[in-house]
Amino acid sequence: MLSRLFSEVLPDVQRLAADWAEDTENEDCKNKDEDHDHLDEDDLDEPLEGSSRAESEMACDDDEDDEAEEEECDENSGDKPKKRGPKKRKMTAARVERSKVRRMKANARERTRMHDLNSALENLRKVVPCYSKTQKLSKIETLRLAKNYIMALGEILRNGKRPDVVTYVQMLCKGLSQPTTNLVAGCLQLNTRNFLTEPCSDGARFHVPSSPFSVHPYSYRCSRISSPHYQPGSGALNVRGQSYGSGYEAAYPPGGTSPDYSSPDYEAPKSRLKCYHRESLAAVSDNKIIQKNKMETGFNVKNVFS
DNA sequence: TAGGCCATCTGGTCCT
DNA sequence: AGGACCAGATGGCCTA
Repeated sequence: MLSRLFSEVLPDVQRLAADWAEDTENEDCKNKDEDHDHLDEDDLDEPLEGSSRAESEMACDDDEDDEAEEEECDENSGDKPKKRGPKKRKMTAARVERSKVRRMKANARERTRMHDLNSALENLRKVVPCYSKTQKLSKIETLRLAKNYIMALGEILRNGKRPDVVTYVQMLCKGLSQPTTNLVAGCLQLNTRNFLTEPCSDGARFHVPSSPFSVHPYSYRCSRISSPHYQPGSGALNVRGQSYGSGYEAAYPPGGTSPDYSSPDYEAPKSRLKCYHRESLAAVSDNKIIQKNKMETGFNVKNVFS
């Protein structure tokens, strides 16, 4: 199973990771080049005058009924040089009205497009670590975290073993803002004890999901979720010093079956940090443990939990 | 109050 | 011609 998965998935992930690493390395250079190219294109393609296609569209549609009124807007400019490009027409009331309708339709389409984009982004939020309905990652942070997450998964597949939590957190948080770093690190640090000590129920040292996106690699099954000591209200604070809202999913849902995070229909449960031992939760409020975590992880735990 | 994030509008460009 | 995509501008909301 493991070897089959590796043989099937590893090449793709490796290629993806390599591409991303390359992109990351060259990001600045590329951006500069693109900007430069864009400027060059603009310089080359820029019409002599600002008669764009949109303007010409605006000016030249609805031929039939306005044919009689057609005349050049600037033909009598006298000593001024003649402008190139399509000749403008007078904006009659009908034309203005049609233009407004067209603009409204374009606005509606643009709204729909952005809603679709946001919907896709929301689906992406659900498959990266630390999904929360109540405190959403920003768009840019979601994209960054998703990229890091894929890179981390690729790294795990490449090495064939589970890295330590510090490395994992560092991989995930690379390039993220401080608040998001706190959030992610906080989520994952809470799971440190499970991570370090509790193997998967099947005995494997490192549980490989059937799909790279079907489970977070550090979200292990937890048999103690049903413990009477489990207190969902206690524990983690977010970066704003508030208790984590319901829905943070840094942990693997109990029950043995993993949710299909990749499904757009998947809706993360609202329970918070389900998979933590009571001791783990209590440890969060224990300054000594926090200091220990700080030493272990290298993260500023004060920032993480305050 | 400044800064971050977001939704929306808008005009430009490209594609079918 | 019309739609998709993009980026800039703008204003609202929220938080530190």
